[in-house]
Amino acid sequence: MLRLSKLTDYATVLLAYMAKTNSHLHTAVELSEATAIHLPTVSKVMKVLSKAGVVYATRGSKGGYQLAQGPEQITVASIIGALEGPVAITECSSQTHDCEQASACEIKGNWGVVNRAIVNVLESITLADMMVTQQEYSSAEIQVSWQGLSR
Amino acid sequence: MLRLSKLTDYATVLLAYMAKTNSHLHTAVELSEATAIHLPTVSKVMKVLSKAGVVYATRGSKGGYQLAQGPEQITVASIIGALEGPVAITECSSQTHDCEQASACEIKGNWGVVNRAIVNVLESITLADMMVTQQEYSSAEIQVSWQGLSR
DNA sequence: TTTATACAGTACTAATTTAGTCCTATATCG
DNA sequence: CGATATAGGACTAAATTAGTACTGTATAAA
Repeated sequence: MLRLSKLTDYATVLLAYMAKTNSHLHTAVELSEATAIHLPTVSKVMKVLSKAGVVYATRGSKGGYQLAQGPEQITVASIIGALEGPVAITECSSQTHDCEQASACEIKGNWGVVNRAIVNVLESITLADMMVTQQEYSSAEIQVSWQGLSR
Repeated sequence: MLRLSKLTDYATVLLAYMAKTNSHLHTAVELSEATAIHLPTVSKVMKVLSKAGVVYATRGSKGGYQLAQGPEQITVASIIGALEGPVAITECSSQTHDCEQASACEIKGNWGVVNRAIVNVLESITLADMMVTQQEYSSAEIQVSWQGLSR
């Protein structure tokens, strides 16, 4: 679990296709046909990506979508952020509200550290990284270190 | 989003309480009273943690739960794994099934890199780390680096 | 200026997932 | 044997997500 929504997954597929064929504007119909994602869903996803500024939209005849930045500049964090809002693995990690558990919940806020670590990872991986084929991945490396407390 | 279930959150609260008072076996009733989490819910969570081997359970009179390892050995990944199964941010990241998107989905498997990076983070943070109070956190540091491809 | 094209916004329904509760079974101590 | 405590499973209700549809707005070309 710790799962992303399907819409976020669709978004990466759509954006990856756009990145590969960057020469022209892509209509929702074209994207739907190219990715086999139903048109209403493509439309829903692209609207959200457009609102978030991940893609530019042009209306009217000859209109369509294009990437707002190069694939190297579009981070996984920004894609997730567009579709699902800020990453917050627990209610505590995001909200300013008072926890009902009150005094009993001494973990309060400590998920924040985990959350921040995950956000760091998501901000360091780009659409370009995700487009690399699986074989090439065998040589990819990720290093994560949690330094603990400097006490 | 990218949210954990409430049960996972409860689990950390319960485990943190157990870690602080490690001298004796904790019954579900005691844990419920100490954490203000309803007894049926405590019971549900502890059963799962026990099955996963995060805690030991002793039945019968004088029975109860105790941590299976020290707080420094219990990783956030193992807690999440117990309650929610293996971390898999998308269906593709875990399943062996064939994707319906088939050829169109060239992103297939590439979430795996993101997934692995997140698992690394979760395995590097322990229950002990999470128990530190918030103030002390200001001095905590996490470093994450994504090295990209070595081509 | 009208028509066709294409995105924008919003609302609604169905499906899925999660949370919470309860009941019965099994193990252990005294 | 009886009291205590966990194990396992089933069930209901709530919340979230997915998918669809409808109406509005902008643009280009005839």
